[in-house]
Amino acid sequence: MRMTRFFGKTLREEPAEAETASHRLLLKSGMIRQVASGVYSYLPLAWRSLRKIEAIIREEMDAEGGQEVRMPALQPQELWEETGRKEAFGQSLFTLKDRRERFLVMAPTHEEAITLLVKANVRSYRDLPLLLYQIQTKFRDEARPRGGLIRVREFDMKDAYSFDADDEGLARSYEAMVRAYKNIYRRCGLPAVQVEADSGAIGGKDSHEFLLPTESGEDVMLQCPGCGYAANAERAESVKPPQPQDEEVPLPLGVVHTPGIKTIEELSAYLGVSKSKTLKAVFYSSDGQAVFIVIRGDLEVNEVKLKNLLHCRELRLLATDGEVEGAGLVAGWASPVGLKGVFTVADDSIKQGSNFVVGANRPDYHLRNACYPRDFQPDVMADIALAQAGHACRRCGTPLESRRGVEIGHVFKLGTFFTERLGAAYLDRDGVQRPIIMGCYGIGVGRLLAAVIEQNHDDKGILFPPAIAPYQAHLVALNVDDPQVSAAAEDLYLRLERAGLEVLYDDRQETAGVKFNDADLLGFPLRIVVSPRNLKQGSAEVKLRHEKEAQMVSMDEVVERAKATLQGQKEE
RNA sequence: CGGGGUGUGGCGCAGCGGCAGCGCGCCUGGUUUGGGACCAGGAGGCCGGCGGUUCAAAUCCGCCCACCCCGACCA
Repeated sequence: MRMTRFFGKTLREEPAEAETASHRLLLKSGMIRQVASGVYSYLPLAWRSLRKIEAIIREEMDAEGGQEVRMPALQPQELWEETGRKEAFGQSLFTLKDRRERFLVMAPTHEEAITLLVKANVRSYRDLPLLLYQIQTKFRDEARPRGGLIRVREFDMKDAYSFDADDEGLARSYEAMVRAYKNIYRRCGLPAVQVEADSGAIGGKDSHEFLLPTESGEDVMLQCPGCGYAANAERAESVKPPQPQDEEVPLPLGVVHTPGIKTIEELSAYLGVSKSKTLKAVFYSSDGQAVFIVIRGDLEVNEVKLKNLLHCRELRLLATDGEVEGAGLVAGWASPVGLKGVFTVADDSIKQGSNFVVGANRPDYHLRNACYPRDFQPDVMADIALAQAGHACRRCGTPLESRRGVEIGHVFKLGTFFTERLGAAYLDRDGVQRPIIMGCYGIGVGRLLAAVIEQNHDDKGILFPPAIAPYQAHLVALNVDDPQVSAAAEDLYLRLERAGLEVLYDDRQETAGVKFNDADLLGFPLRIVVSPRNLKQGSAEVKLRHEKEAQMVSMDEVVERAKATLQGQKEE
């Protein structure tokens, strides 16, 4: 493709709306253009790269026996009501009405549709196992789209669905998908980390996420350098830091004046006690019901663990003072001691140690020496604390480390949630009807592109891994007014294309600086420069994007050298 | 949904009661030619929308909308 004919322009100025590297570079390189919040058009560069990512995904899915299908984006709302997922998705679900006033859903994912499809086609255990997948546009009305292609409302996603007769089969399917995902990330040049994940509202057994470590990531993972344990912070377990003076004897409860002291920070400083010797009170609304949480002052509540514990649909902090007071609580000085009529959940950290400082349930006073269970008894006691860096690993005791990351894949063992609700069953060897056992496995294609750029860039621009670069080579002609240059460049362009290389040919009348900067910004693996200076030696310059030095190659050998160099890159 | 911010040409921004501007990009001509050149001439705007105040509104006031960031949310 000639750049003079090419659709898409690079920007000189930094786009103001972009914060993360991938968002900035996608805009600056002219690959994407925003149409609405979380909705983008994809220009040729982006689309070429996305199609390559899809091709890799297809190859790896097919290699594990996957078969591609296509399903509707438009689905009847009843289908989503049957599985209860209209409720589960809530406002994230895009819905619309047709001319006959029937309600439809713009599918955010396709478990329902695929289950119906399988139900219609599977009768016997002989039809199983089955691995189906689709790469299609999905719609989610996200609360907050962000980060360019990281979180969008209309996006292409590969979803694979496995159907097995038993748990062993599911385990095999799951392992196959984990294997495929690792291959996909490797081929895209992404050092993904597999972490244990929360399985969400639907439940199910195992679930793993693949995270790309990056500061701009939305997720936090905890990793153990000792034994390799890795989990999303939502899910991670840890040994809570032990109390220093565990054997001290319980002292009598006492009142202490704490004017205006509301936070744990202030309390700890004011009284000169460590945060772990205080108890923190947090209030939530669980499906509209007020819940009182007690947790040691040095820990934070893990809302996912709490949500799973309460089996509620919506969990949020009590927002306003009015809500807090309405529940009979005193913000800032709330306490489980003497509290009545509010459902109370305690983190099991409070069992460690004694003589805690807690609120007094009246403004400007706290209590000293509160002890469990002497002074209060919660309704439920469980692990609801957020694991943090520095906490010891449950398995080996090594201090955990934390990192941020972008989720670039998620695999679930779903079990029979959908097949039971939608009646997808098979007859086993003994003629007994059983629900089919499902797994599902998702990768966002656009997010993967963003992740690749997030991972592979420098201050000049993108460094595309060869496997997914929009073009393999950037042919730059310097001083195209020089007939010798244009003739030599034209000839080389044709020879490169004939040799099967994907090449973007910069035949524009621009200065060297503009062309080099654009080449660095777009970041194709190979750059080839034809210029008067090089031609004097009968040569062109061949340079890899990630290397500093170019090599002079005689014009006759450029095509071969380019092919060989790219081949070498792919094998790395 | 809560908090913060921004809407002025394709991009980045200034102007904040009195003729709508600057830089980049774009078009034409010329000079240049190895890391975002120079000169000259040009095109391009319902100043997010609606309403109000005023002799006069991009500018002041009100309402609305869109977009960005933080949080909530997130199969």
